[in-house]
Amino acid sequence: MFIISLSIQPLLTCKFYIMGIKERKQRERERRRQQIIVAAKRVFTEKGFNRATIEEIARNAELSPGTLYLYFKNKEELYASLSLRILQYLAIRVEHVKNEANLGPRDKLDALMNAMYDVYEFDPLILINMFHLQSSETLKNLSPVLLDELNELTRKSIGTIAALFEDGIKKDIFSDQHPMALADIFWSMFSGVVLLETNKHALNEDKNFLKETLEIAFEIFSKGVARKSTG
Amino acid sequence: MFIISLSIQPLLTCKFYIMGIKERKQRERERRRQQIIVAAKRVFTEKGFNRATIEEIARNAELSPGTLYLYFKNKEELYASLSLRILQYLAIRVEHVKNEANLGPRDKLDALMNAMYDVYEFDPLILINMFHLQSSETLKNLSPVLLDELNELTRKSIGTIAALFEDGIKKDIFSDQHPMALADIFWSMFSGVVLLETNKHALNEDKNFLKETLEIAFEIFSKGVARKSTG
Amino acid sequence: MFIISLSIQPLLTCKFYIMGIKERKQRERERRRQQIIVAAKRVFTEKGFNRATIEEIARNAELSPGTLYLYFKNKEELYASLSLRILQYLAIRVEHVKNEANLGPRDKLDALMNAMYDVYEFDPLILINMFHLQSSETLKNLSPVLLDELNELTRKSIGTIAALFEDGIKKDIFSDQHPMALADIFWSMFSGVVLLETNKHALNEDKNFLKETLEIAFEIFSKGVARKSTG
Amino acid sequence: MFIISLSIQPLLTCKFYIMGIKERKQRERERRRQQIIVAAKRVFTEKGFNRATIEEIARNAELSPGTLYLYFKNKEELYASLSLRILQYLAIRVEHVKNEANLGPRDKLDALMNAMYDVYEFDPLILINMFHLQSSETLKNLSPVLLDELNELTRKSIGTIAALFEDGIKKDIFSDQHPMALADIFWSMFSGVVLLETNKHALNEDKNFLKETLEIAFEIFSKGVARKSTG
DNA sequence: GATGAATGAGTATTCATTCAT
DNA sequence: TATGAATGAATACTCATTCAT
Repeated sequence: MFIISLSIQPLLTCKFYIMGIKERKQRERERRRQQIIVAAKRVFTEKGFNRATIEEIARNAELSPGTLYLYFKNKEELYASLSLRILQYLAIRVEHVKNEANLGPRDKLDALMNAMYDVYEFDPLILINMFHLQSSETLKNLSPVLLDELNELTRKSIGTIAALFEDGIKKDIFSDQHPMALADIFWSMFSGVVLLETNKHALNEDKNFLKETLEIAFEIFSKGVARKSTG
Repeated sequence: MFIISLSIQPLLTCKFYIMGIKERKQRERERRRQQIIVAAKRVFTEKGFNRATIEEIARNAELSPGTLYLYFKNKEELYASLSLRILQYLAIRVEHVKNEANLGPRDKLDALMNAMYDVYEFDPLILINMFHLQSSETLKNLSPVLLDELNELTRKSIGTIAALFEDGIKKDIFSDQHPMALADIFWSMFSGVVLLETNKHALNEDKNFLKETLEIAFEIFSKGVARKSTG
Repeated sequence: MFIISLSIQPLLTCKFYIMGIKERKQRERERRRQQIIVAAKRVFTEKGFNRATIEEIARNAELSPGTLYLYFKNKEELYASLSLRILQYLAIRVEHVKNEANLGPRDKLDALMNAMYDVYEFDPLILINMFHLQSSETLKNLSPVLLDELNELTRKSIGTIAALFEDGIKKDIFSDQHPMALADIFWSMFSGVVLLETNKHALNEDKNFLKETLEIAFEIFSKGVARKSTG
Repeated sequence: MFIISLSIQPLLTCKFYIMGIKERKQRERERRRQQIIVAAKRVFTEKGFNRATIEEIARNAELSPGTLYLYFKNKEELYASLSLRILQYLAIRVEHVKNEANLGPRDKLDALMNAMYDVYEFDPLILINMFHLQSSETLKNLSPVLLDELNELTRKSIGTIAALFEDGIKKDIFSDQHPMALADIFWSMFSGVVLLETNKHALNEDKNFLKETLEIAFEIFSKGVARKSTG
């Protein structure tokens, strides 16, 4: 038994040791990715896509330009990966709202609004980047894989929102419209207001009225989709 | 008579001739501008801002690259001038709606929706271009003069819309919100839906549901801003 | 008649004027091409294909890098165009030999040898470049058009040589072998010797024995293809 | 005895053991080198020198890029070492022909031709690589040591061939030319034909006529160097 | 005004090579 | 020895813009 344990232990140790190395490398790799993403965010946000250079991003990440290409296929994918990240966060938040068992459709709509605003506050610049990306020529140059991922996530979020509306319609709380259209409109209104207000803010250096405007927008939407009889 | 005409005519002719030349030159100049704008629209729409080249636009306009610079300061201003044009048209249409004396606020809101959809149909590509521009890094590189013009026109249109809401609120037809916020939201919803649906269409090659979605969006908005008691 | 001449002259003048401009531009363009080719030859010869940079070639040609791309599609085509030039010259010389009516096949073979050596002396570096190119990976990256031109010219020259052998075989002066094979061998021997001797010269800084070696080679070939009975 | 063996054996064992290790390591090392060379051949042949990457060669050899640098100083030396190998084989074959005591000069010339064609068949790709290398800019970047080795081997082979001719000339079988020149020409013809035919084959996807052409070439050469009286 | 040839600054990307582990 | 992540120098090519004609 002792001998057996002797002969087995090394293997186990070895196994765990190797796993430990792999894990550590994995974590190291993820850390680098984040390093790059953080730097990319800074530079893309400040300069925009065209005027941001890989070299500057690399300098910001305290890495060499070549290293960036070990983690991202090219400049465009690096740009898009920023969106991917916020989109994932958004999808999770939206999913959470959907799963809140003890909330009715209307409360869920409120929660959804809050969730989306949270996402904005969590990382406003990236969210705006994402909306830019969604309506951009860059989109055409992305690798199909990444493009699919972006589409998938967007569709998933909007789909979840649509499910929420569907539930509300069934329960006679929301007016009888195509749920997918409602979700699209909800999403559009959010992105439209975010872009317009951010833009106004950038140009006029006014106080940013985004929060207030969003609240009114959501209120209007909320009233607008409510069954009249319920109003 | 022949001789007289010979002696008088030249003077007259000369005067008119010169005026004619100026006018003709003016008209010629305007014709050239349009030629360029039409070509630019084609190329920018097909290739996007970055991948469109001045040379290709020039070739499309059957002019030389150098000539374009006699009419537009640079590539960015050429791009922006497309937006300027549609924005002017939009401002006019919005103004018209406002001036329809025999329409009440709610009917005016309907007319406004139709007007905006008209603008979309009049030149969808440019309208989309314009929304892209509004949320883009290109904006930062425009000459202050052009930027001012763009802002002025946008503000004017949104301002007119706000006036329309203000009137409705005074008459207790619309709920009591800040008119400017309502106008922003109305505008945002329109642009948001246009961008999202166009984008979906471009990526999925689906049927374009823009019209249907816009109609639902406007309906929701319309209900949403209506005074409850009236609902 | 006077009036007619009045109405025609301007057209003619105009026509000639335009042709003059066109011609001048054409000549100007050709001059630039030569400027670039001369510079390219210098730099490619000194540094080899990889280590030669477009910038250095441009500097040598006293032009800007961008200008080179108005005349040549890319670095590789510029490189290949050097070969094209010498190949054209070679084709002409070979053709001349073939057309010498008052020379018999054996004299023509002698004349051919002299012609090929002339071509070598006319521009040894480029001829060597050409042989390098013929056996190189660069070849795979050329545009089909240029590649075709190169092949066409090579084939043409070797074909003319083959015709010469065919004539000699018919007249029972050369031994009965496939003329195309003879032409290939003649060509191969020439290029093989040129490359080997140049290479030896480059590495050992010996005296260049190319001329002597080529003479012996041609003599051997000459004997080798002669009908035995004649020998 | 047991004890003695215990006390002695370890020393012996140790000695032999160490030698065994050294040998094993030596053999292991050689195995690795071959692994790399085989992979390099594959990749260089498929992609050419420039487009082949160290990483791909390493992947092919199932080693890491860094490891390659433990066996070869750099990419160029790795490339050249392929030539070295075939050149060594060629030198051996040529030497064998020379040492065939019971063959006359003419038969040796035949045997030489066969030997060289054997070498081609043994590894056509590498032989072609070698001829490319011989006439290339890469040559200039090799370490003096390797360059010397390449030159030495080439010189040795050509020298042996020259000796063969010298013998034939002495015996009045070959015409009285400088033996070294004859050897150069023999070598050049071989390489010239191999390159031309391979190239034609690569470009036109014709049947490869190399063997037939080489036979004719050797026949011509054979006749060409024979004493006339003998012819 | 119109031309279009020339400019040359600007940059993403590659890949041989190194070196800490 | 072997690894392979990181490096960073090096460069072909583009294209908005200018200006002599």
